[in-house]
Amino acid sequence: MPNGKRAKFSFKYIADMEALFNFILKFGNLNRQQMDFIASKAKTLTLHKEAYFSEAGKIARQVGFITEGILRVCYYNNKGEEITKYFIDENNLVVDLESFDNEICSSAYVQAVTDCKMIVFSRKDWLELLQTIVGWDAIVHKIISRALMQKVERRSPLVSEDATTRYLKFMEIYPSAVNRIPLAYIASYLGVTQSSLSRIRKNIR
Amino acid sequence: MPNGKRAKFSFKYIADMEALFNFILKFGNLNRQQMDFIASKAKTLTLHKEAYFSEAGKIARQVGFITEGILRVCYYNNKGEEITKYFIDENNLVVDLESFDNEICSSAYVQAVTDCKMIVFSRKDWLELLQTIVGWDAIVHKIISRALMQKVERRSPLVSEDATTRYLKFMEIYPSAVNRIPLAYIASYLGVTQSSLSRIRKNIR
DNA sequence: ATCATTATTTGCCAAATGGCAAATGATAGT
DNA sequence: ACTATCATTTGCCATTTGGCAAATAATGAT
Repeated sequence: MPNGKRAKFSFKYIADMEALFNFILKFGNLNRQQMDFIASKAKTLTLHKEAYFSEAGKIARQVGFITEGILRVCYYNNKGEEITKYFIDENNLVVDLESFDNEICSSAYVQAVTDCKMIVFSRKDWLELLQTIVGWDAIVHKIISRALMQKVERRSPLVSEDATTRYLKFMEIYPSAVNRIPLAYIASYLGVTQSSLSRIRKNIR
Repeated sequence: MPNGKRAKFSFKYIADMEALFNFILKFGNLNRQQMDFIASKAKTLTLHKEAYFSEAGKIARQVGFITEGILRVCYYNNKGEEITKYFIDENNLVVDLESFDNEICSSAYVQAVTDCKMIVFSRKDWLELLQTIVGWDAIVHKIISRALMQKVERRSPLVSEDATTRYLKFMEIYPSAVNRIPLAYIASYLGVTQSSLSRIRKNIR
């Protein structure tokens, strides 16, 4: 890709792309040409607080990378309660895997908790990257495996702890996010009521 | 591989290998030659109840496939309580991923809950399979991704439910295992005390 | 700045779960 | 069949958490 093409990136956009490649290159190597090809498929997306990145009942059609902000994945359990399954913050990939891979309707919402800036790839472009870039699939596999293991390791221990310990663990994992996420979402993530969480917060200080 | 080589398999062993390939072939295709090569690397392993498949503080050196029995993965939390993270039953792959992949000491035990029959591959053989069989890595990746997603989907919902609902969900997922797993292990998996679980069982009938 | 709306905190009491110890039941080895 | 050992159940009471409603605080729109 000719250098000229770079000219149309805004300064901020270049910084975002850099964050994306910093992330990707932790999982494998790419040459300049491959990176440029990936960059050529990238689009930016701004999500306002509470907007959906993907929705239950619909097919996930894009892969995203968060450069700014926090998303959450949530669903409704059979009592009709809205449950936050997990949060995803800056410098992480976001994709509703099951839905995106198999082109089936999702059962979860992916929603912006705060205003978000993202880099996104359409399904078509993403598949093209997979077919074109040798080794890209291996990198993607590693990224996804790591993310899945992280989800297991983060959520699973909550089951066996009392409410206060759950909150303390939450703060360890998302220290910079605690103050940007509404109490109600954290409560549902931790499996406690809002009022309990409010009391826990009071007792901790 | 010549047919003759098959002759040394016991009848039961062939049935086990068939179970293994039934499992594998759900995730991708292999030709006869590839399957024979895989089979040539397979060993059987019998684990008695409470024996360890892999241990915390050690490096996981094999990949297993359970043909009979139930394993559990457990660890000790910072209160010294033994927590069962999950159960793995018949016709599933068992590997302590983090430890096996990166050759680092594990922080979890993988232990037989009942007497188990397994098919196992040494680290060396497993890597050889990955290098030799085209497409094997893709199959393995699918198997592992699915297993990880399953772990998330099974354990995560427990956080937001009360003890009785947790147990009902557990029974849905492991209907055939409920009666083979000691109450204490189930209790620690669900994050409730043994006595509470005992009372829950009484109340359900 | 003011109001309307939403988020969080608090009080009160009920329900669920834990902690501990004893009783009962199940199992394996001799 | 008989212990010894381990697993499960049960009773009693303390603690934690939930449910509901009202009070207070924070936020956003005008």
